[in-house]
Formats: sequence, C-alpha cells, structure tokens
Amino acid sequence: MNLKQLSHMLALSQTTVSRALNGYPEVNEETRRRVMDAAKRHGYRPNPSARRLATGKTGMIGYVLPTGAAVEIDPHFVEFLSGLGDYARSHELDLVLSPADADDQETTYRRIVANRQVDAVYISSPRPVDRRVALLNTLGIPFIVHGRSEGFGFDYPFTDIDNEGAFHEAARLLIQLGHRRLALINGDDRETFAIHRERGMRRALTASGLTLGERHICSVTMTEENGYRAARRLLEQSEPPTAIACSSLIMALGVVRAVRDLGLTIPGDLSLIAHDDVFPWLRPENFSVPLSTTRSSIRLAGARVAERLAARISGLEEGARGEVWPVDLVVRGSVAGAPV
Amino acid sequence: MNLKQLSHMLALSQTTVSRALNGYPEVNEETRRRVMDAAKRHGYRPNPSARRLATGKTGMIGYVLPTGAAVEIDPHFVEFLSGLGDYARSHELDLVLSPADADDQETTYRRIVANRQVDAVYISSPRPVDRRVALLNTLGIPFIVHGRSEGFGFDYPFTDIDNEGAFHEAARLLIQLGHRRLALINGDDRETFAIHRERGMRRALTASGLTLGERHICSVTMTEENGYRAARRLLEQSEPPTAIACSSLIMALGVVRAVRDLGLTIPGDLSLIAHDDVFPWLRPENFSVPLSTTRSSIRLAGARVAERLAARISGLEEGARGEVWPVDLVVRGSVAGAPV
DNA sequence: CGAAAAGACCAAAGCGCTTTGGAAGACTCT
DNA sequence: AGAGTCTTCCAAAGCGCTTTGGTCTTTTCG
Repeated sequence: MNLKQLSHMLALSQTTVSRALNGYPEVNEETRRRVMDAAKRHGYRPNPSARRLATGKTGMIGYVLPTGAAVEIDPHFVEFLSGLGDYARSHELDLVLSPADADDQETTYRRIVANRQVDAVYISSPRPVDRRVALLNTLGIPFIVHGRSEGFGFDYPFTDIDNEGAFHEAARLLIQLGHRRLALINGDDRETFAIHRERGMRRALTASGLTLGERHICSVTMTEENGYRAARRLLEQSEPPTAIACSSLIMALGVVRAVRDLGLTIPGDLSLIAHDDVFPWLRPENFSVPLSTTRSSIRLAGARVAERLAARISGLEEGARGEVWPVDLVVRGSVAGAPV
Repeated sequence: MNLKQLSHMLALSQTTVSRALNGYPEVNEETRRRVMDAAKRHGYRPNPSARRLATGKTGMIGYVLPTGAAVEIDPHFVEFLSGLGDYARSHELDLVLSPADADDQETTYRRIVANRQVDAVYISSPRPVDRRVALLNTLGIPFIVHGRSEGFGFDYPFTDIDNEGAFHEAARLLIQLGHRRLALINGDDRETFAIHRERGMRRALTASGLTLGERHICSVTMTEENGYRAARRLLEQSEPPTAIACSSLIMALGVVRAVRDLGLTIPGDLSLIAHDDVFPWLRPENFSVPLSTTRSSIRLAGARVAERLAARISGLEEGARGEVWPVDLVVRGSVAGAPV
C-alpha cells in the first residue's frame, strides 16, 4: 500500500493525502479525518526510503563506533545505550552504529554526514579539544556530546555530570575523616572526565594544604586487572595512601582483591570510594564491604541525550546549551577514619 | 557531485556510468576505467538514499533492541557488538538498532522488514521455539541466529557454541575429581543456552549414576548479586554441593563473595567452574583464586555473525546451515579433588 | 556476402515520497 | 457586481539512483 494507491482509493491527489497525513494546515479537517482514517484502516505507512530521498530526514541518530582489535568498547556503553533506547523507542527513532577504525573516525563522520545517513549524532568519551567536536561543528549536523570537551573558540551542546564536584566531595569527606595521604585510580587521563575528576580531587587537597603526588595517581583503562595492579603499586609504597578514590566499580573490584592479597582490610587500613555508573549487574552495596560511591546513572544520561537529540532534530532545541548533572555521594561501609 | 553531473562531465549517459561503477559487463573496459577514474578524482559517492529507493538495498544490518525500564541489556551484548563492528567496518556495513518494547518486538520486526530498513538482521538470546525465528522465516528477510532455537518444522541458519558439550566436560572433570554433589548456577532457563548447559551437566551426572536435584540448580539473571544469593542458598543447605558450575563470570564474582562470607575456601571446600565469554575487563585468571572456565569468545562470534550476514546479503550463503563452535575447558586453581 | 550475434551505449521509466506553483470555488468587502 | 482574499485541492517537478527496452555499430559464421 503506497501513497498512490491510497490517494486513488480516496479520490484525492497524492499532494492532499501527503499533506493531510503530515499535518499541514491547507487541508479541510473533514478531509484530513477521512485520510487519517483510511490510512489507519489500510495500515498505510509511508516508505521511509522514499521520504528520505525527498526530505533528507532519516529518523535515525548516529554513533560512530570505534573498532579494531585493540579497541575495547566498555560496558558503560551498553548501559548508556539502554537509556538511549528507552527514549528512542517511544519516538520511533532508530540508532545507527557506524563502525570505524579507531584511528580514523573522521572519514566515517564525513561519510555519514555527506550521505545524510542520520539526522543527528552523539559523541561519547570526549577529550579536551576533541577533534570530533570541531569536525561536527563545521559539518553542521545536529549533535550532542556526552561528556565535555574544552578550549574551543566556540560553544557546543553537551550533557555531562559534575565529575569535578563529585571527586571534590569524595576527597573532602576523606580529608575530614583524617586522611592525609589520598590516592586516585583514574581512567584514561586523555579523556576529559578523568581530568575533571583529578582536578576535583586536587582542589580538595590543596584547600587543606595537601597534595596529590605523582606516586599517588594512576591512570589506566578501566579493567579489573588494572585496578588490582594500580592498588598494589600504591599500597606497596613506603608511604602508602590511607584512602583511595577510584574511577569505576570494575576497577574497585581489583582494588578490593589487592587489599585482600596484601592482608589489609577495608576500611581499617584503607578507605575506598569509587564512581558508580549504576550497572544492574554490579552494585556497590554488594561488595564484601559495601562500597561508598559517587553515583550517577549513565542510563539516565543516555535517555537525556536521546531526548535532546530528538529536540534538536525537530528544531525545538538550539544553541550550545551545556548541562551538568550533580552527582550523589553515597557513603557506605568502605570509608572510615584514617588509621592512627 | 551526483550521477547526473558526473555523467555529463564524461559525456556519457547516466546508465553507462552507473553500470561502469557497479561492475556490469556491458561496458567497455576502457570506458570503465575512465569512469572509475573520474569518480575517484571527484570523490563521487552514490547517494545511499537514492540507491536504496531504487534497489531496496540499504547496506545495513538490523538488530531489535529490547528496551523498557525493567530490561537490562547485559554486557555480553557490547562485546558481541565489538566483534560485529570489527567485521562490519571493513565492509562498510552499518548496524541499526531498533529499540522495541521488550514485550512486543514483533511489531518492530514487521516494521523494519516492511520498510526495508535493513538488508538482514540477527537475533540473540533465542529461546526454544522462539517466535522471532518463526516470524523472520515467514517475513523472508535474511537472518542469522546467535544461539539456537528448537523444535520448528523448518531449519534456520545459526551460529552457536557447544554449550551442552562445555558443561558436560566441566561436570565430567568435577566428577573425575571425586565430586558427587554438583550444583549449577545458570542463566535464565527460558533461554536455550541455559537449557543446553543444564542438559550437558545432567548427561555427565547421569553417566556416573548421579543426579542434579532441584535443590542444586538455580536459574537467575546473570548479576553479581544473583550469583551471591544463589551460592548462599546452595551452600547453606544441609548437604551442600562440593562443586559449582556457573554460567557467567559476573555471577562467579558473587559466588566467590558468598564463599568468603561463609568462611569457606576455594578450592578447599568448593570447586568452581564458570563460563567465560572473554571480557577484556574481567579475566578469570585474575580472580583471587584463578578461575577454571569454559571459554568461548563472544566477540569472535559477533564477527562471524556479521560475516555470515554479509554473505547472505550478497547471496554467497544460502540455506539453513547451522554451525556449532567447540568450547575450551581451561583448568585453573579453582578446582580440586572433593573434600573428604 | 548476408544474416545473426555480440558489443557498447542511451533515453526514459520507474522507486514512493514531498513540495512548488498554480487553479477553482467560496467568501468578504466596498 | 467586481476585486480581492481565503480555503481547499491538484498536476507535475523534483530527490538521485537503477533498470528496462531499445538502437546502432561491429564482429562472427555458414
């Protein structure tokens, strides 16, 4: 059932039927009802390929997926995706993932824009002065950054959490509890979120006349193993930290294992706070010692990004508004006063 | 730069240029070279929307993503996706995720087929007599099932691992080590993979005159917490198992925690084998006691599924061939002889 | 040598929608 | 009553590609 058949059946022109269906004003309300009715009854659905060719609109949002043998898409992505899907579903938006060589994403971005394959895209895990942001800005396709980039000569729309504030609060709490030697096990420090977390922590330390020495900071891919290694390195120093802030729950698993291997205890010998993106399959309250966290649902962020993309596509949102979500600090058993 | 311009520039018809570019035989080789050359020089790329409308081919593969507040997409998905992306990238295939209400995926499948939104789709986490398989079979779109379904009046193409064989081997090993009371912490037993694993284990037990009692089997969503709970339930019985087979590494984390909470040890009091899908961020060799596993890379499976989909799209693969990959049994420190 | 076959190319008709540029009739207003 | 204005609808021209159904020229072969 296509437009031609439908309009013939209604003894109307394709023009009128098309307009009736798409809510244009220049059509009699009575006629519109008739059309709507017939369309529903016959299950007419406009062919998206045809519509695409005519309008350029695709009803899809895009994401360039970095791939390659050495590239690991981490589990955060899937949780973000869930949120995105939650929103997208109710708006019949599809998501297209375009796999790209991790070292040359630009080609793919250019392709999907030139080909008009999607109406909007989002970017995740941005770095400071991220080339993708600059690129999309010049290409002129609607986009949202999940996270933040910095230091451009222009503004851009983003949705981010207050990583700096979160880790500032976490560090402040630890300091209040008497800790003097804090350490940070961070994610990849080429990414903005990691830089912000470090900055937040440093700010809290400085305010109390403390510092975050080179020896007390690690920056690694967020795997269990790297968490373990980092913790061992930190704790086997001559002056080990008495508290650690950790950028992910998965790494925190490794930290806990290291602590145990070294015959230490949490929170007796070490206080631990980790960032929790809220995975359904790994909860901080279920750690052997319930884990204190800075918490922010990455799933909700996904839904929000989808919502904003939809708004931008339909022209409801414009400009470069950035939003920063606060992060909860949730205190559980893994923090205590510094050992004497 | 579109076809019209290009052909005008070459003083050829659109027909000839199109055919030259698409490798049709009825064009002079000399002419073809000229065309190819000009196309490359001017960076001509056929507009996919137009091509789509004309041919119905999209260059995309589809996946219906179940969503909803209660639905958790698990981390296996992202790893599978990585593999899919690895292959898809080299073939300029994109992947479109269509979010659907988890309870009504059929509507979405019908939509993407009716609209010709993708050239092929894949299905994951199939159940026995999975309605999606039956549906896609009647809808007549190329598809591959990742996993297996059972009991149709027709065959279908799938790529699966030998779940039954894997858990059969695992159980056999445990029995050889003298264990008599085995337990299984399984995934959702409405899914085929879980049924196969149980079947494999049962087969091994039966062969030795043993059984898998109702009290020794759990079937839960694969989260850390559920692993913990299941293990507690099993181990606090009057006649607790001396060995557990577990369907995922994430649940195994919970098992290890439970064992520790109960003051038991691995492998002294309990032998543990888990299935490992090979996540880069959580490795069995890094468990406090290195974990024995049945291992099969889900990422490789993703690449294979993409490859087969591509083959089916281009007509290189036909029929209902199913393939079953063997699973490695990797023995590490978490298994030992049964306690006396 | 003449007929048939093969080779190389093209004009034009789709694919199914949106949108432009009217046109016809009804209504208002002076 | 005639000019102007709405309201409501339509024919046809795109969007940029593929493909059908030729035509014209050259080659092959009995």
